[in-house]
This record gives sequence, structure tokens and C-alpha cells, in this order.
Amino acid sequence: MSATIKLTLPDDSVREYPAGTTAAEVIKSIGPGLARAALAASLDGTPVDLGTPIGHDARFAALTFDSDQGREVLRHSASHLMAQAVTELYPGTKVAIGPAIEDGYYYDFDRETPFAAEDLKKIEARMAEIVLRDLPVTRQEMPRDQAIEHFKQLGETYKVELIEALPAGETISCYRQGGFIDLCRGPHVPSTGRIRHYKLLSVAGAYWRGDERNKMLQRIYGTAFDKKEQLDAHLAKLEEIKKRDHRRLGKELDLFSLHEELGAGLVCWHPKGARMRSIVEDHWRKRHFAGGYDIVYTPHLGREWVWQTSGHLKFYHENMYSPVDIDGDKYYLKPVNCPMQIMIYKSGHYSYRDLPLRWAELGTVYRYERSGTLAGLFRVRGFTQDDAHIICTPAQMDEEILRVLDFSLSILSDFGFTDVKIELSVRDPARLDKYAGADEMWVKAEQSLVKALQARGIAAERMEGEAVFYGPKIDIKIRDSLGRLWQCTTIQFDFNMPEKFDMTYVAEDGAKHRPYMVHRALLGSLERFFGILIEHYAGNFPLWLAPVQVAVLNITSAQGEYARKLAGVLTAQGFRVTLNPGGEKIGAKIRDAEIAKVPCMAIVGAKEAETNRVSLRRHGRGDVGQLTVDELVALLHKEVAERA
RNA sequence: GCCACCGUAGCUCAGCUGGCAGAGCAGCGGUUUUGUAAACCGCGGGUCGGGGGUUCAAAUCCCUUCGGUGGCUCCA
Repeated sequence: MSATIKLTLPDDSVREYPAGTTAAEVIKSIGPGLARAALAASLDGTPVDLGTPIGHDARFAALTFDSDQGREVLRHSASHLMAQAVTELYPGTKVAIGPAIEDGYYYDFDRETPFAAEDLKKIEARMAEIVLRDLPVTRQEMPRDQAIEHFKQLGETYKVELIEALPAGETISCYRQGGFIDLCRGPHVPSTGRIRHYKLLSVAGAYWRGDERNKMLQRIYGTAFDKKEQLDAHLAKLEEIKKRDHRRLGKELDLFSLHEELGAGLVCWHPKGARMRSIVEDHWRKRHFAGGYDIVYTPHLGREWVWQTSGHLKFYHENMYSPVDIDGDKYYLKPVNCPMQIMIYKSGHYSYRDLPLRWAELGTVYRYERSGTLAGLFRVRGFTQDDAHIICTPAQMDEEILRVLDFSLSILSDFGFTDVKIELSVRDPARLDKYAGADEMWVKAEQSLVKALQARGIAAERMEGEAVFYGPKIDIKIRDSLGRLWQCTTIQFDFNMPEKFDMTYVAEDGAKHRPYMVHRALLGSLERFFGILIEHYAGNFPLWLAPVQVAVLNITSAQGEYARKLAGVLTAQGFRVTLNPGGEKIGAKIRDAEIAKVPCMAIVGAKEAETNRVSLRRHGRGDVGQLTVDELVALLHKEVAERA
């Protein structure tokens, strides 16, 4: 080992230190501010403890909370802190795993009595104490056998199981803080005092290793931040998410309902929600016709033969409902639309000149989802997919994929979603045997998907092994106004159905060939998409989507006639208008309209009635001044057209 | 499906360790005619999610079932 080592910092500057200098000392030499912020360090990209002596040349970086790795270290340390508090408060509790996750961390515990909300407060208080103790967090390595023995003696059977799963001969690292020792790869913050701003959020059940055959453990979720403002902002965001919850807004704005008496996961669209849905559907249809699609309708159930042929009875049986008996035949509610559309295809003969076919459908499907997974509009048992199937020749494939990608992104942007994340899911190269369809088809299909993404300069994340068994796919996730990602669009090749149903077309050579088929759901499910829209806009819908666009409010009943006429003019212009001619004060009428989140309030008193004008008040913005009725109509038309 | 928690009027919620079901808003009937987020008075409304049990007595305790919430799991 040389006496000095060279460390390359992120700005590419190189500094020399005596060999064996610790990461903390290096950071201290860079600057006191950085030393205060540093949670751990990174050596050639690998995170290490601040106390690690450095013995060789390397790329070096301090890890602060600003980096993903730094955040992970702090939160992982917070999970250890929580586990220590729990084991101190409730002796005999076994600890399982406690990783950092997006936005926080959790730890799974095995304890007879469940944790109550009060327990979280107690645990938090104990965590605060341990922080004050400022216990050093130290790393300790031991051979595998010794580690197993050690945790056996502690009665930590889950840890023993974890270590046993590690390869033989591997050195096991543990981290100790005070009397608490945990199996852990690390790194961690140097002492418990370094964890300052944290909060326990919820308790939930979780199976050991995520397998429902295993014991149900108790998981406590928490989060941790480096600065108080960050934690406060995060908690404020959680509050905001609660406020925007589509289940709450759906009720408040009278958009939809679910009923115990009707059955779980079945949605009733109220007039206002249905109005919005019809606007979404109308736009969707208009764009599809303009985009070269035809629209089809198919039934809600079909005979056993269809589902046997498609393979759903074999592979998707758990998600399908029991059959209905019709004249002694079994009919199943459809969980997907494709077989029905294939029936349409099979009713004719197609030549290569007829392709590509682009068939879209708002098809209502029924899937059994386990009761615990149901959630508002996001996970239901009956929903309408905006499904489409593209049937094309190999030569048309590239163009069709590019076209459907452009089309999807364009429609998502119509609804205000321009920030998207795209994933390309391909085969698991290690398990090529578990996929349907010829190897050549997979290769070509994947090339089409890649080419389309490249043509648009889209950096998609490649997901090895995430393809469904019947074909590769592109998924588009949209980012909402709170930064959350929602998967909507999926563009999937299907090499299975054309085969199963023996779909063919006659090619230039006069022979029958197998067409390529692509499934595409764009908005996904109308129910779910509606839920996303509600939360994205927090119920403050843009004018073109708002179920009620204008509330006409007269100041006294003397303007009743003028108000009625105005409402009539706006309605005739195609706007959605309500009139509140009642005897309340204008303040009360305005309040009602504001609470209903109506985008425009047309307020008319004596002055307006005389001059054929209105006073326009915008939701959330207040009075924006007077304008003539014609000006109002023009303004509304313009705003609707812009979908602003 | 599993674990925890929850279910009281249309909505939001109060009702402590068992002792005659409450409030605000909404609704309805009046009065009020009002200038940018709540006028006033009055009235009606509940088998306390359903079923069973314990008890002299159950919204309250126990069992069961349905539904919801947070997770786990699954997602052709």
C-alpha cells in the first residue's frame, strides 16, 4: 500500500491523503459545511460509512441528503433507530427487515399484540430519546457461522433465516448502536444524533418476505428528512394528497358513488360524473376517428368456447367470475375485449391491402379483484377499458407502432399530462422458454418498439423480464400535478391470440399469413382515469371538462328574467350552465358555486341587466370584471377550444 | 384473501368506563331582495351497516357477516 492515496472528487479535482484517512476526515478537509451535511460517503460509487479508512485511489464523493444514496442512508438509519426503540419498549419483539423505500422507510416486526396508534407516539418519543443519547453506530464484521450463532442466541429467527440465505463464506456485517445490533449491509450515519427529522406514519400487516403463506408481520412505516422544512413539506404534501382524494371529492362534488348494497368495486356515475365521462369519451371518439381508427362494440359476456380458445379459462381463471347458465351453456363475463374483436376479424377475409386494421372500443370488462385490493375508482371489479387492437402485416409494424405511440402521447397531453415516463418491457433472457410466439417475432417486435422510441428521442427504461408472456410492450406512466406516476397506456404485442384463433390474411404471395396484433389501452380504464383527473386537478377542472361550466347568479329577483335569458343563451351555445334564482344573498350563492368548484360565475345585478353585460368571477380567483354577453361567449369558446 | 383500524341523519362528526340517540351543514316551510365565500325563524329526518349473543338494560361488551381505510399479495 502506498503511503498516499489519490481521491478524485465529483468535480474531477484530485486530492492526496495519507493512506488510511477516513472518509469523514476527507470530507472535513473539503469543507465544514459539507462535513455537517454528509451522511455517508461513496467510494467508486459504492456507499460506505464515514468512519471507513480509505486505503487506495478512488473516486470519492460525500453523500448528503440531496442524493438518492444519501437519502437512503438516512432513512435506513432511521429504520434502525425505530427498531431499537421498538425492541427497547417491547422486549421479545422480533425484528425482520427494515429497508429505506421511496419517501421513507419501514420495519417489519413480529409481536403478539398489534401496534396501536398510541404505540406509534410512544415509539417516536423513544426514538427522540435515543437520538439524544447520540449513540455511535458502529460496523462489525463476522463470519457467517458466528453471525448465525449470534442471532440465534438473541432469538432473532428472521435474521438467522436471512443470513442462511446468504452465500456461504460471505462475511456478514452488523451495525450496533447502544444495545441494539442488527444484521445490515450498511452504510449508516455515524451516530443516532444525526437523525433529526422523522415521523412514524402508519402500521400495516405484511407477510414475511411478501409471501402470503408466511406469517403476517406488523410493518411500521415512517419517513425521515435531513431538514425540518423538508419533513414539513412532505407532511404537507401527504395532507394535500388526502384533500385531493378522489373518493372524498367524488362525494363532495357529487360525481360518483359506490354502494355496499350493490357490491364492492362497482361504480355508479352520477349525472355530473357521467357528464365528464361523456366529454372524455366524445373527445376520445373524435380523436380516434381522426386518427384512422374504427370503433366497434362487443357484448359483455360470451360462451365458454371463446375463453377456452383464448386461454383465459386456463390462465386467468382466478380473475373471472362464475359462469351464467344460458340454455344449458356456460357464458362468462368478459375480463378482456380481445376475443370479441377477434370474432369480428374472423367474420371476414382480409388481404394485405385491407391492413392495418385499427379497431377501438370502450369495452366494459369484469375482473375479480381480491377485496383487500379494491380502492375507490383506482381498483374496481367492473370497468371500461379504452381498448384498441391494431392488426397489421410485418411490413407495417414499424409505422403502426410509431403511430400508436404518437397518438397516445398526444391524447394524454390533451388531458393535461405532458410529463410521462415510458418503460419498455422485454423478455427475461434467462427464461426464453416461458414465452409464446416465435423468437423471430419477438426480435422484430422489440425492434419496432425500440425504433419508435428512438425516432421520438424518448429515453425509455428497459425492463428485462417484465414483458407479459405473449409479447413485449411499452407502458406509459403519466405524472400528475403532485408528481405521482400513474400507469395508463400500455401498448402490447400479442403473439398468442392470433395463433389461438388462427387469424390470417392473404399476402402478396397469395398465401395465408399470420398478422401481427397489438393491444392498446390508452387512458387505461375510464374509471381509473377519472380518479386520476379528479386528483390531478383537485376537482378544479379546466373549463372543457367541468361538469358545470358557468353558474349564473342574479343579485336580486329583479334580475331573474335577465338571468334566465343569459343562461338560455349560454346553454344554446353548448355550455353547461346552472341558474340559481333563489332569494339568498349574492355572497351565499357565490359560496355555493365556489364550493362546487364551478369555473365561471356570471353575476348579474341591475347594472349588468341594463347594459347586457355580466360580472365574471373565476373560481379561486375572484372578480375579474365586467364584459358583454358576446364577449363572455367568445371567451368561453376560446378557453374550451384551448382545453386550458 | 390476510393483518390492523373504522362503520351513528343525505354530508361531516359528538356520544367517556353499558342507563331514554345529539350538533353543524344540507333538505323542506316561511320571512328577507340582498353587489363577490354562509340572512333569520321554524319543521321533518336515524332498527347507531346487517344478523346473533351477554345483560334488568347494548350505539357502547362478545361472536359472525357485509362494506370502507392503510398495507401485504396478485395483476392476461
